Amino acid sequence: MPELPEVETMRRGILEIVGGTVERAFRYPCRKRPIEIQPRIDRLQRKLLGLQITDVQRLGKRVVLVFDSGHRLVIEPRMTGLVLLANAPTEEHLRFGLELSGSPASRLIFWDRRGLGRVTLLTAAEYQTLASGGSLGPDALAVSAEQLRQQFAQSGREIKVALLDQKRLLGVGNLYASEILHLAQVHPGTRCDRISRPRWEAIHACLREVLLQAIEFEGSTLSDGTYRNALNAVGGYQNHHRVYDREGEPCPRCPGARIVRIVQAQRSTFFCKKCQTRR
DNA sequence: CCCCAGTCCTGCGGGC
DNA sequence: TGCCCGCAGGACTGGG
Repeated sequence: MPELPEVETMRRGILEIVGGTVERAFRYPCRKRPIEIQPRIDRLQRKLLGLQITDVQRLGKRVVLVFDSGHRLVIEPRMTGLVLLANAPTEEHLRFGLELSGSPASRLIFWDRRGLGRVTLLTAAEYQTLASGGSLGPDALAVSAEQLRQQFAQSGREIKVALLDQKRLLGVGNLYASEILHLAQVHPGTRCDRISRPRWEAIHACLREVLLQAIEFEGSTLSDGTYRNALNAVGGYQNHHRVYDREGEPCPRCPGARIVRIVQAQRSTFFCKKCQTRR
């Protein structure tokens, strides 16, 4: 579930690790199947030992620790992963940690209930290839309206499905795609190549508005309660959802209309048939 | 290029 | 009451 706003909240929440030197990198002993860590933990520990963290960045839905050697540790929370400084929700789902010296925060924790997350160490060159090698789209908060249009305008795919494609645009997931299209009054089944220039501008403006507001509220914690910020506090944006997980409830814009749920590419989409149109 | 179905995994909630 | 099944969806893969 963590999408751009949740991952950005995690990033901001762990900035206290900047300046810290790695004393230890470790897996938690865990009865569950271990998460994927590359390279394997003993080798990772050897490579990280003594390196200093100089920055914490975000690459789409990934948290990126930058080291003084140029190495990057890429942490992907995927569905249920959390990057924390303390207060893990459970002991049994703790997966990976760094012990640090010389920074206000002495420990970084990766917690993941379902264990689909990943931790990968890359060299500066490998990271460059990942981030700028063309396999990932531009960040959702860094694109202009025209860039956004160019990413999708040739595609015959439905806009809701296309927005989730991280090769075209980084950071939007299933929840925020529905929210953005409702605010922009665009029907989620609209083909990208039938969307006019002014509508791309509206989508662009709404994309920014939704993501920035969600960041202000520190992301969305859904009814499963999984997503938390770096100190295990819930987010607040779920109280501002217009359509997501609100099937049958009134449209916040249209008196009398109710939110419907459909399935697109095996994923739930929520929208209002009255105010979200194809043109 | 595009699309779809299946895969990983766990916890939960609905239905019987 | 208790058990089972299906669902949640981020990223990836293989097949059409």
